[in-house]
Amino acid sequence: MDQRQALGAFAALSQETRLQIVRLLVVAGPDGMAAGALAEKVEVSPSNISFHLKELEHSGLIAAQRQSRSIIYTANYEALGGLVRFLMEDCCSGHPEICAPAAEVAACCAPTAKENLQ
Amino acid sequence: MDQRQALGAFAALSQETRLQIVRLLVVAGPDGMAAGALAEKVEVSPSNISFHLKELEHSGLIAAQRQSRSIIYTANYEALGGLVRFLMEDCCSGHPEICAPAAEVAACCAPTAKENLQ
DNA sequence: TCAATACTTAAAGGATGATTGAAATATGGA
DNA sequence: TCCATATTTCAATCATCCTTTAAGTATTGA
Repeated sequence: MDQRQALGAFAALSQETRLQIVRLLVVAGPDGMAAGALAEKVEVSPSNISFHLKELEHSGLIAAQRQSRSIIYTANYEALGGLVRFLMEDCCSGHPEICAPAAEVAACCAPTAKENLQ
Repeated sequence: MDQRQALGAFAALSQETRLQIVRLLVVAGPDGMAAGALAEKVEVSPSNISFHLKELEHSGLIAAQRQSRSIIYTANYEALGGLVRFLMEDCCSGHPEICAPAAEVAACCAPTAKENLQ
């Protein structure tokens, strides 16, 4: 994740509907959610959700795949993790305070995190 | 950090000049940097940097304090940490993949992180 | 108190982003 | 093939954000 990508990701997340979408997809997991289901959950029109889904897809935070008549959207965990990493990147060069809350949250899934560390 | 604050923080970070400012201040540490020094580093006009500094301050990501003729800006580590935490909050409810990169970075300053965990 | 330094504020513009409704595309079943 | 479903695209409008220039405030030293 470079600065250009991070800027795009921050822009994508700076809109209420889009932030809600991402959070719903993170919770939904690998199964994802259809555009229509998302529209219902966040209570916006089909055309509006489509607009925001395009933006999120373009930013790389989510991915789309057609499944019959529906289009299923899923969170891109790699991109989200990359963004967290980007935000924390500089903190170790002298100021670990930023990392503390991250470490706190990361601790809850330490086993997996540890695995991915190797 | 609630959703309203996160939205503001993401909006603040979604602009190149502001993202640069925050990253400079994170590296600068508790000493911070004067508005003029920041303007020189990111190569924008005084009035322009002032505009962006106001936005960042309003979002809570940075703080200001006058010191003689200069105004010194510092990163708000608590807010930045809170944002990281917000981004990762849902990942543990089933999908720890997001936390992995965070844990990786957090590991480098583990001692401090551990202290703050209690 | 006057002038210089360091910033901020205000106003005006141009650019970008969001919302809406209507029309278009893709898929599956009768 | 025809219709219904699910979603996207397009065009128009409105709102918001960014940049610039000019004027204003605060602080220091002569």
